Amino acid sequence: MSTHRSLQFSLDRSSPVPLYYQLSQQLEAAIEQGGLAPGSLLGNEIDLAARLGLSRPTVRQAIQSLVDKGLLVRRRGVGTQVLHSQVRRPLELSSLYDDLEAAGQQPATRVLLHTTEPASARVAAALGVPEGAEVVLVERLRLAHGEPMAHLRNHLPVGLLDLDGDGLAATGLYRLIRAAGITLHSARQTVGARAATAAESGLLAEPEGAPLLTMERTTYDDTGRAVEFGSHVYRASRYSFDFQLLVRP
Amino acid sequence: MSTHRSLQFSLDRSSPVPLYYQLSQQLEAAIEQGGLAPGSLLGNEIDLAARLGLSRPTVRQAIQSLVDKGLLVRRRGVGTQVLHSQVRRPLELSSLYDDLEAAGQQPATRVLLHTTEPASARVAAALGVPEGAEVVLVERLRLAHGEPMAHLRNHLPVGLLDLDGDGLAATGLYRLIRAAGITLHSARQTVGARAATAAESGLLAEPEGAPLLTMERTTYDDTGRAVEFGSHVYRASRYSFDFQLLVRP
DNA sequence: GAGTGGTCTAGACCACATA
DNA sequence: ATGTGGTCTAGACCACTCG
Repeated sequence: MSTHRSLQFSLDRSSPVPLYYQLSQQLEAAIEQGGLAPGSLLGNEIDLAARLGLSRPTVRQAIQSLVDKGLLVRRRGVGTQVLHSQVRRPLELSSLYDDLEAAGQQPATRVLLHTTEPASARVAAALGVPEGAEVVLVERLRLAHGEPMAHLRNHLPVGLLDLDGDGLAATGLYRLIRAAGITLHSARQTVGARAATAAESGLLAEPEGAPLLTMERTTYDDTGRAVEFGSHVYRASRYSFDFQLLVRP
Repeated sequence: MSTHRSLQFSLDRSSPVPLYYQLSQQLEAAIEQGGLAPGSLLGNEIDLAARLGLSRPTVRQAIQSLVDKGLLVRRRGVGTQVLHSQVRRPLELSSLYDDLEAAGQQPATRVLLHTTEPASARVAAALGVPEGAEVVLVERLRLAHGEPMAHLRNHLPVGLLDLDGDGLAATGLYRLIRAAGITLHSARQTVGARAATAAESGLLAEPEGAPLLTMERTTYDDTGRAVEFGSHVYRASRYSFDFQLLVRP
């Protein structure tokens, strides 16, 4: 017995958008908007394929992408079930700027420093360049609603992209990197905490010794080349990291 | 022109292990052990399939699983390339206990509290139970090399599993949950920082006001049911979160 | 133009869960 | 016993990259 025979999907075979993607988008929309109730079964793949005039592998590909997103669960012998919804915020490699903007926090950036310097041992190791080689250094203060939120310190290999001060002030670093045609692939992150130094307390308007959240991140492009190494400090009173993660099956 | 014609793979069709999985495991091993050099091309899928006596979809499935793991990159018109390796530590829903054990840190647990109490508004919201309903509360102190590392406070729905004190002292909570036949699916996490309270400073052997890392986590099983809500505090001087994340393509 | 991955088809048989 | 997803095949055509 299958469910949801009544759901309508419209597939456009003349569209350049793949059929499995059209279907997964419409399934996702149906889940988000409640057309497919949490806990309900999706109906078996063979019927669904027949009803849509698609082959089973194509339907499976659509379903699989939603399983990977954590929206559906498949059980052999049982069926495909809509997961009882939780907040869906996958862990993404987003920039603080975009996060703040999406939250309506009116982000702004003050560029404190934009120069080159010889790579320290740690920066050199992260970026995969020789120690002492010239690397770009950018230091920024990130504000939200005019209040300081974080102190951002980034090192980049020289020649990777042309950073201009206006771009840095107007948007996030990741957007500039992507705009330069670089495909980001992965990042290594370390999140910790420590007490604010005197200098940081002045920059971030926190008392000296106040707890700060720290993040170090090395970002790689799809050739495995290190693109950026960041050492960031956030006001713990104003910011926390918030994300969802899925268990690898 | 394809590369790596010489690589040997042995597939066992009589094994219950799927062929695509046998292949992906052997490919991964070849990558890890350097048999497939970073940056090198894998050779096209059709030849590989023919050479192995498999169909192309099966070979694609094997390759895709490694792309999802971040080990390979596919480019249309170019080929499949081994990524220049970085540390491979995907973000997993692992327990602190397992992490410490894997790092050779000799973890230990002191169970401070194991009882039930009425759910506060926040706990009730996280677990999806009515406010004031009885929930299990477990408080533990986690040690490494005999030194306190973290204070762990977990709430669970009653009746979900039978926690016994011995199990809690001997291993991590997640292992007990999985051992009870529960399939973990996802978690929502918030990581922040704050200053140690007087009580925490005593428990964790940190000065009062010292920076602490905090994590709140709600874990869900594969039916979408909340299984556990944790409020944990880590000594920032001793611990940081460390993970890798992949960009969603 | 040649070579690559991306998509799609129409079947088949198997393993597992449930009644 | 039935129904489900899991795996696998042997093709096909298309879109993209690069020389």
